[in-house]
Amino acid sequence: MPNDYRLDDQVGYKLRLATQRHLEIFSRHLSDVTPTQFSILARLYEVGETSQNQLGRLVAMDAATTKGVIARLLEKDLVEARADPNDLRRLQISLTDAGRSLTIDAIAKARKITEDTVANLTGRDVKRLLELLDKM
Amino acid sequence: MPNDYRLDDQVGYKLRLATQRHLEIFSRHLSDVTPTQFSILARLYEVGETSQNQLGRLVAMDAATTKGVIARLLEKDLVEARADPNDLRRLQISLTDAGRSLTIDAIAKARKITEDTVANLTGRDVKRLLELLDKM
DNA sequence: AAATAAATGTTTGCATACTAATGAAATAGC
DNA sequence: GCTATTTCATTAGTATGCAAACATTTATTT
Repeated sequence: MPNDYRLDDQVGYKLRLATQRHLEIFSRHLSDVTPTQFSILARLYEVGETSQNQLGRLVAMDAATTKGVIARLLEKDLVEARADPNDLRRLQISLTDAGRSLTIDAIAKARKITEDTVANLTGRDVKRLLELLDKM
Repeated sequence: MPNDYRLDDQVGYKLRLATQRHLEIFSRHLSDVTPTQFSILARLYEVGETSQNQLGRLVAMDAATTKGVIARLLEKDLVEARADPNDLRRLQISLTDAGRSLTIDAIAKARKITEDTVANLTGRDVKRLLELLDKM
């Protein structure tokens, strides 16, 4: 009899709540893109032109998911795609000028987002939290 | 110039990775329902018949989202809905027999899921992680 | 008490993200 | 050179989430 089971004490449940909170803060500061889209942009900014699949791997995203995210970024003209002449399967993705400047701006805001998200934690807490999530 | 910004060190990014991992483990152990659906079932098991909205609130879910989750549980015949005679707006939700037994079974498996999810952490770590997520 | 305003419960429509399955191109092994 | 395997990208289907709209109930005002 599962009487001592408490949903509220489960890691998965708390993760959902934390993510929810983060999402809410994120969209308040940065309504142009979602956290997922931002992670693609930030990585692309970091590494420069890359294939779609490779890019997905760099942010731990499934190829199919990546495709969808890139599609949305293409629509917003934040990235552009061109076929790789050396490998016809590949789609090379790069930032547009608009994408680059949005990304630079977004990174600045992302700092604030992270700050707000962990506003209730001390510096030491944050460090610990990151470590624990990593270790997990 | 945002040169010292590292995506990999951001809370939001790590939260996504942790959630991803948890999701993967969850579906491996329990393929009938999603974590979201499970949280509704578990709560319903805990509190008994409740209105749809109220139930959503009890798991920190938007009313619209709750509606969708309930719809899927209805299709699987795990819950049933009936109109509240005292308040025509309300939809009373309760577990079916199948839903109840699945939930009991799922709660047992959920223990294992939590275990696996935090397999890399010590007991103390887990406690700390939960505290930090809470505090957040 | 009727009329209006405010609050609550539910639903619809749309955007996003994720998975499984498929197809096309490149590489490795024979 | 030919086949098998791997890699890259896409399509189709499902789940979650939010904003806006609608219906019913409760509170307030006249």
